[in-house]
Amino acid sequence: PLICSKSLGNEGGERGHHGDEEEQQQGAWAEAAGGQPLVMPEDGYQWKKYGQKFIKNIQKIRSYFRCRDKRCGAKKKVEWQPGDPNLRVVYDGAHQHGSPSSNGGGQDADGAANRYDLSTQYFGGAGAPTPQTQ
DNA sequence: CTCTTTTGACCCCGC
DNA sequence: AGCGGGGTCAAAAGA
Repeated sequence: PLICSKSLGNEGGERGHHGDEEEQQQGAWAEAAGGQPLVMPEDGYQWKKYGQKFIKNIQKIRSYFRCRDKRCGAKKKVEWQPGDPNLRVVYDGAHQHGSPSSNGGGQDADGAANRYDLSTQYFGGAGAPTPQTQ
């Protein structure tokens, strides 16, 4: 039962090859969600995906996002189970330029960005997969 | 041309 | 100190 030694064995190497091309990222997400209309939890900030890995320890896909601003030490981790519409978002660090609103980039209003804290919040309903839209 | 996203490899941290 | 797993970075393609 040797599963991994490097790169866990599957990583993101699993490409979508079921014949249909996805136009946007959401399509790929639906693939991992089992066809569920997963949406990216827009928190008001812009994030840049810098990595994705399947955590075999918990059997979940984890995506790593970072703030687009270099002066921003804030990081975001999103993990979801293959076949589950709900995902968990973990915020790490804090923004140094503030403006979590969909303003257009954020000028200067630090402090408000720290509202995310370092807690793990569930989207879609933690332990209660009962979205009003479905 | 620049920015963003995707995948594999490598490095670092924790045990 | 070594191994395992997680996390990060880098290169290429697409928009």
